[in-house]
Amino acid sequence: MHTEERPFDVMEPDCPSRVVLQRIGDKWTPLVFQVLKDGPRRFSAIRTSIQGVTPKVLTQTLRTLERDGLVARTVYAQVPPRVEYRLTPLGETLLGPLDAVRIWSEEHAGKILQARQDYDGQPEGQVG
Amino acid sequence: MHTEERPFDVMEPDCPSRVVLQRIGDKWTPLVFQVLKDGPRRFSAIRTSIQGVTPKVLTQTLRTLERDGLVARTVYAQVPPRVEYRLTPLGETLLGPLDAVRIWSEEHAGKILQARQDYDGQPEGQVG
DNA sequence: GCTCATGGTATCTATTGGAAACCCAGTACC
DNA sequence: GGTACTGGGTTTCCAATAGATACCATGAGC
Repeated sequence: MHTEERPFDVMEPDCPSRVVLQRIGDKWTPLVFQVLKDGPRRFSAIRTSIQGVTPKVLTQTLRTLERDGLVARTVYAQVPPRVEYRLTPLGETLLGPLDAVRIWSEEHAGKILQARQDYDGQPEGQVG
Repeated sequence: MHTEERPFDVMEPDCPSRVVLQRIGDKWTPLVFQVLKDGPRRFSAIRTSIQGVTPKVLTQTLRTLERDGLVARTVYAQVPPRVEYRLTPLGETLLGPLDAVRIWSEEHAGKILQARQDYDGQPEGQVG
């Protein structure tokens, strides 16, 4: 992709890109992407992989991602029901950026935990 | 940095890296980083740059970033008060990943808006 | 006609986010 | 010497969101 025109700017409060940024930066989205990265998964499989997410919230997350064209939902008419979720081509383009943030988190979690411990009882930086 | 051992895994529900991931993926953090990227800024300057954030929430966001060692807060003892926020070295290492997500948002906001419009009245993908 | 599995909803409560008003210290002005 | 202004917040109150828990519909198999 050559240098594309980007008319959107997250610093503009009414810019749609800000809405998009806050949506993809929500609590469960990066984890859903992490699960779907390796191929289609069923609802219960996603739920099991991401421990701690309740079905209500997972449904909400997946519905939003579907509406935004990042995830596709396929219902197979069989019993018991079978519903598969997979990344769309658009969703796959988001894997790189989300992975960068995930890897950063895993690499620096230790330093942040350390900073939190150091923070207690620390005097404020004061100058002047 | 060579290939460092990464003992943290965001898919583990109790792993600190998940907490970190969800913290840096919160609503205002990427925008704060975007403002501080170019150097130290005062509270009111940050608030003006990021339109739409209330002082209470901006304070909460900055305090958390400070506690996590990503942002440094300096109080100058003068009147009217003067408080500067700047990225720490650790915070600067997060600029790259956050920029990747921001740029993705700005590049693909149009496609997501389109998907939202197409979503209305769309029949479900159903296979049998 | 009881049970199981799947993919969810419904209901209620706890936590978080946001809007609006207020506060404090010192300094400049009148 | 009273008043207003300034910066960096805090307080209070209310709305929106997240989470826990229970429940539901369908049809197959027993």
